[in-house]
Amino acid sequence: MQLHKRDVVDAATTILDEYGISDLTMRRLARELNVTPGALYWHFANKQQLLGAVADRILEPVGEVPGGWRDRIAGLSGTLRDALLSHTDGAELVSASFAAGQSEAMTRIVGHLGAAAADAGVDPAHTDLAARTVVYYVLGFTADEQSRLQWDAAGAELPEGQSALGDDATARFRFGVELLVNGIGVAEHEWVHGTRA
Amino acid sequence: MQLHKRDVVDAATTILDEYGISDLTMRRLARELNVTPGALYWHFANKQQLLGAVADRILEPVGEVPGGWRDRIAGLSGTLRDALLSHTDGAELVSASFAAGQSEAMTRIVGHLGAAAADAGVDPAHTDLAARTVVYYVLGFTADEQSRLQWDAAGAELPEGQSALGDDATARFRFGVELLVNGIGVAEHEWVHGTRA
DNA sequence: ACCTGAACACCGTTCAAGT
DNA sequence: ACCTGAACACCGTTCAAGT
Repeated sequence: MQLHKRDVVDAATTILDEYGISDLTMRRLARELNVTPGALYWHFANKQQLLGAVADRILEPVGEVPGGWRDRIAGLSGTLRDALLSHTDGAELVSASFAAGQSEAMTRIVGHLGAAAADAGVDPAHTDLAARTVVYYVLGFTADEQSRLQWDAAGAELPEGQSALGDDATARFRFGVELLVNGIGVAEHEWVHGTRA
Repeated sequence: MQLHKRDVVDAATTILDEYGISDLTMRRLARELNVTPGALYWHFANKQQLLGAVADRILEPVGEVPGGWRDRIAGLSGTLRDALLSHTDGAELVSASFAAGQSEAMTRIVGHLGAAAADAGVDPAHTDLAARTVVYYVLGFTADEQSRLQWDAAGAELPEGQSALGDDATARFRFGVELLVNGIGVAEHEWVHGTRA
């Protein structure tokens, strides 16, 4: 039977979840699909493009959220982190695809964050930068968190009894989001109180 | 004559600057040093560790800066960006080494930023997070900037006359730093004005 | 249109053996 | 102590040729 883009992305996601990004190779993927490596190049121009499609699959559950600009930024950040944590090496893969400009979903998310920044009163020339700053934070924080998480999971299932102390990663994550939201919010305060030089 | 760690890092930095990170392979590096690939493994445990040493070399010029906490964060961010832009794919290489926890220099820089955040009145439990948030931004922004810069340089030396319009990257970079500094500064305001819930 | 076979030009890492 | 030789187990990508 014929190979479709969907099947390829399905199989790629399965390899990612079960074995991680270092095992997600074109040859391994072809083997899993019972085709020759060359077959993949009929459907995708190169590996980067295929990884971009996997990134978009990972980001599918991240949609627009309702509410004021603060809630929208916090909500998007939270669901983005959740989506990344739902797949092995998710943060690393999406980071790479974002940097390579291969994720349409990421472009969409940056757009939503930019709109929220605009509502916050950020100068139109800088809304995209504010949005990307939030994305850099979420990707960086989550990649860190995930690598520690996966290292712990591999090393030992709770070596000593002290693994629940100090690692409320979610609370720490939210603190960082709050910091960013506050920074974005200063633009608003400045218009209201006229503190701008 | 004997091979020393310094020589290896020197040669690696030269390859990086002249051909980019994708040409910085163990085999290529060995060839340039007139040794067998295996020789490198006497001096470095693996490629990640070697790249960490290159990252530390790149970050050598990034030192502590004087002044109040706002100036220290802005100063460190600026000199960090400058250091990354001084080497081909510098941001990408340092990002990877930072994520892999292989750069001592990066740990030092995060320490300085954390100290500045503490001076800003950030809760001691969150100074490291505030510091890392700044680092995520600088690495993300600069990697983006550098990839565009290098793409433009490769494609054509000014295809049309419009290349100086809208790309004052430094001004944009500073805006993002200001956003972060403002977010960190809100902690201070809250103590002063007692706005905290 | 879609895929195979086979090649091209590489990788990182290990390790017995040499000096 | 430091390095070579040689192997192991892979990579991504291309492309004539087949169906």
